[in-house]
Amino acid sequence: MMNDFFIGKLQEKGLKVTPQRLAIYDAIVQLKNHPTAENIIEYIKSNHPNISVGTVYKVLDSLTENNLLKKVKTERDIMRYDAVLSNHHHLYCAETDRIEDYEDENLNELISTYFSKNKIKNFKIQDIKLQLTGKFNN
Amino acid sequence: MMNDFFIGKLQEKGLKVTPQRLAIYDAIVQLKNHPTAENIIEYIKSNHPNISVGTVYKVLDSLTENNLLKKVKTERDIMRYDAVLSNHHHLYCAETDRIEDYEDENLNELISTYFSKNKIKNFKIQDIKLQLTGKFNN
DNA sequence: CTTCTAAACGATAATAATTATCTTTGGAAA
DNA sequence: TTTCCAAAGATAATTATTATCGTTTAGAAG
Repeated sequence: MMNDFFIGKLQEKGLKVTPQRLAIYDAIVQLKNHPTAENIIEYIKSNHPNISVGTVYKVLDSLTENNLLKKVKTERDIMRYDAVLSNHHHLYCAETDRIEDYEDENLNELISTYFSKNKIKNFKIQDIKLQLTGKFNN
Repeated sequence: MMNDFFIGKLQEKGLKVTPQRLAIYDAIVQLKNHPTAENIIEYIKSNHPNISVGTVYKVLDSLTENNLLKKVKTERDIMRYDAVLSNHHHLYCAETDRIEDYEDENLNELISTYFSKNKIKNFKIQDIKLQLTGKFNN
C-alpha cells in the first residue's frame, strides 16, 4: 500500500505516525497539482473537520525538514508542496499555475555530464533543477 | 552611463522617469545579491529618507510587468529581484541565501537542442531556467 | 513659462500566508 | 496505571505584500 512507504519513513526519522500526518501526506499525493497549505486543508476537511491550520503548517514543515516532502516555489507568493522525492523537474504554466512533474533521465545525464566537464568556478553543485515554463495543451 | 539604458526603457514603455524609479533600479543593480524589497528600502533610505514602502512594491511590480526587472524565487517566501535581463540561470546557496547569475550560452544551446529533438508531449516550452543549488567556495 | 492631467507617490490601513505561543491530548514507556 | 513528551488544537502575532485614498509631480500641451 502507498502509505506503508510513508509510515516507514516517519518511523525511520523518529517521527510519530499520527492521523494528521497521514492525512496531509495523502492529500498531497491525491491532489496532483502540487497543492498549497490551503488546498490541503480544504481537501482533508471532510475527514478531519477539526484539523488546525497551524498543525498543517507544522506538519508540512517537519516533513520538509525530514525530506519527506519538497517545497515548490512559483511566481506567486504561496508555497506549494510535492510528495515526489525522486529527482525531477517541473513544467510550469504561469497563467494557470499548473505544475507537473517532469522526469527525464537522459536529460539529467546530459546536464550532469556537461557540468562534470565544465566546472563552475567557486561553486560546488549539489542539485540541478530545471524550471520549464510554458503552456499545457490540455 | 548605466541609467541611460533604464531611462530609455522607461520612456519606451510610456512610464514616467521618477527619482524613485531610478533609485530603486539603481539599488538592485548595486546590491548584487538579488535584493528583497526590504534590502532595497534599506539601501535607498540614505538618499530617499521619505520613500514609501508601498511605492517600492508598486515600482517593483510595474517594472516587472514591463519586463525591466525579473522576479527571483527561492525556498524562502520573500521575493527577490534581478536587473539582469539577458537569459541566464542562477547559482543558489540555501544556507546563505546567496544568489549569483550564471550565464552559459553553450549550456543553453545544449539544452534547447535536446528539447528540439525531444519534445514534451502536451507542453510547449517558453522558457528554460536552471536552478543550481550548492555551495560557494568564497 | 504656465497650465493641466494622468500617473505616480506617501501615508496608512488591510489582507493573506505563515509562524509563534501556550494549553491539551494521546500514546509509548516505565 | 502513571509518567512523559511529541504532537495537535486554538488563538494571537508576525511578516510580506496589497489596497485605498488624498496629495504631489512629471511631462505634454498651450
